Amino acid sequence: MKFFEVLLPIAADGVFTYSSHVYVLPGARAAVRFNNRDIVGIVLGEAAEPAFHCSEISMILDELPLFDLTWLNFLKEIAEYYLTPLGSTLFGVLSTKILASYPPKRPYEPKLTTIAPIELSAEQKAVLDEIPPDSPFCPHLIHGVTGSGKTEIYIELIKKVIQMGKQVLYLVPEISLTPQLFSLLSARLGYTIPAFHFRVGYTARSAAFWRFARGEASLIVGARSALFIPPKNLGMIILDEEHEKSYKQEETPSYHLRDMAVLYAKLRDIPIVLGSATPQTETIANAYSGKYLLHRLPHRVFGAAMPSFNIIDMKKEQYPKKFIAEPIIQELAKTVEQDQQAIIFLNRKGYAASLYCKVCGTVQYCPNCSVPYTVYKNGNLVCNYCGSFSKYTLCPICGASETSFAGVGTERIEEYLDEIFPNEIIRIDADKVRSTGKLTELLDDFGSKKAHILVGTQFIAKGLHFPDLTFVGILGIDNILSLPDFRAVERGYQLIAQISGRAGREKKCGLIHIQTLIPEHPIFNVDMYNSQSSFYDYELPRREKFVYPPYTKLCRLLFAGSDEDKTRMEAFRVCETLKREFTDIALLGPVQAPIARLNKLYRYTALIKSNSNKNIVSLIKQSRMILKKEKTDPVSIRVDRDPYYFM
DNA sequence: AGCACGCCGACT
DNA sequence: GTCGGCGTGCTC
Repeated sequence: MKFFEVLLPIAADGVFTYSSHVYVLPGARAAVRFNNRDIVGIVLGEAAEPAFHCSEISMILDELPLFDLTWLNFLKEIAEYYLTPLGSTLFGVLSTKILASYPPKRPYEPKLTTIAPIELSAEQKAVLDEIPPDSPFCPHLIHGVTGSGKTEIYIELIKKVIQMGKQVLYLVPEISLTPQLFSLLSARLGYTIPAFHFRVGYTARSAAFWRFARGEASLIVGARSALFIPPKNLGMIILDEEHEKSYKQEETPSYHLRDMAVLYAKLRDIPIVLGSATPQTETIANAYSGKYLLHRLPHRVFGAAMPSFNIIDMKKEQYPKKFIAEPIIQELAKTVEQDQQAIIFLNRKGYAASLYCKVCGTVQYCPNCSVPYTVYKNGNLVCNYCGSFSKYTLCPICGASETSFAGVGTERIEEYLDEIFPNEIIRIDADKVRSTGKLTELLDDFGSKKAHILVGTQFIAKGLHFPDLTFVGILGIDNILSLPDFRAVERGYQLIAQISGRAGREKKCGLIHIQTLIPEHPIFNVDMYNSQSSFYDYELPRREKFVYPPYTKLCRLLFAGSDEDKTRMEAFRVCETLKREFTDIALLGPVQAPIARLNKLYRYTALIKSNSNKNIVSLIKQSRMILKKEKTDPVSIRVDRDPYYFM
């Protein structure tokens, strides 16, 4: 009888010993009986005979290991860096359903499509030549303005790597996984490409997993989770929209896909290509320091000029009575009249941000969270944080029926514009687009000019290409700038640059109107958008001055509990103890979290600033020990390394 | 994670 | 009288 360590995808360390009559190679999957249920795990290696009783592996699923040692090491490094138990890490990285799945029986036969080749511009060719597809580990950053043709460079790289007989992993944010991307890829490569993300059904997802794992497919396109498909022979990783906030996973392990992809490329000793029109400041710092190789594409491929900007001071526009500035309405009228198209961007869904009583001023709050209900046009009041909802009623305090709204949402903008431009408005936001099909339908409607004005949230900021789109109005930028987040300014910059990148992509020059109450803010200086470095020239010194990344590493602690006093006291007790023990680490807080209560739990946060990985790790371990000592208090602590979310 | 055990509230 | 809520404990 032999004994093996088996890693199980559970919220714990997850390493358990099982016996087997035959030898099992590390990396093979094994089905085991665990706590009265069947579960599939990964064999880590042989173990000594344990002192306790241990049961037998029920079934070995792979004759040859599905996961190689590099993959297992990668998983261990993630667990270590993000301070999560190995079992939780596995659980958070691969769905248990996929882990337990079988390869499809049908042979892989990609659908062939007609190839529509394209000639690269001189600028694109130059960048392509700077990225050797067969090099050892080397991180590249393509900093190319919107419309500069980064995707065509990726496609040429993909062709080269496939020709070498190796596989390519093409990672994009969930929001970029549009039919537009897949049709472009098949038009260039001549066959359909498997997609791996949560929107495609389980069968297709599992099929894509196995095609790539067995080396039948040379290219897979996917969101975060695709990085963890064990490859047969990976030659390159491409990660587009490097700056995307959604690359950071909020659930355990809260890893950042870009950082992990770079680490993975290093472990596999292959090149990785990051791309963005608006790289994250930390990434630019890595490029400036030589850690990443920087390639610039300062011009648009169609030769179109960059759009021109106009900043509208809303203090002069009778705001908030008029929530859309007059010049924007005028520009929309012109656009519609000339059969051009326009986008109106607003970062808030629903009808209004909150509902208040006109008599006593009471704002209707979510019962579970310290957040006002978002108001919808159909009369629903919805909490966008916990999902609870209620109906539009009389004031719960004074019974008055006269209510008013604060904060304009996309539904209200749609309603307002629909009166001025009947049948010319299409609205796209997360509420309206529940399925990819619906999104495609709405985008097709807009593309075929069934309407000339598109109103929407983040959904419309990325990757869309409409030849006749010439005007963009940005309404909600102030909401973003006022967030308690050191990246708020960067996000504002990125949003303006990305959305304005939708306008005038072909011959006609685009026009951007931005309405704001703080026109003096540096990001409204239009020079920021005419040069690839000026935003970073502004932002890097600011980060240095206030000691934020890339000049330090952050780690956020979040204390949560159902008893407010206990939660606060625990947060203080843990932090005070840590401050006494770690005098050389900056520990800020604790303070009440910006969302002081979420899902019935009271929240306090603290922030660690340090450049020493070692110090952060030992501090976190210590904080967990301190918390454990008093286990009567139901206060939990969440650790978030390199946080992106501060609410 | 998920399943068992366990100890208190409103109902066939 | 039981059905069932979910708090904590443990799993080779």
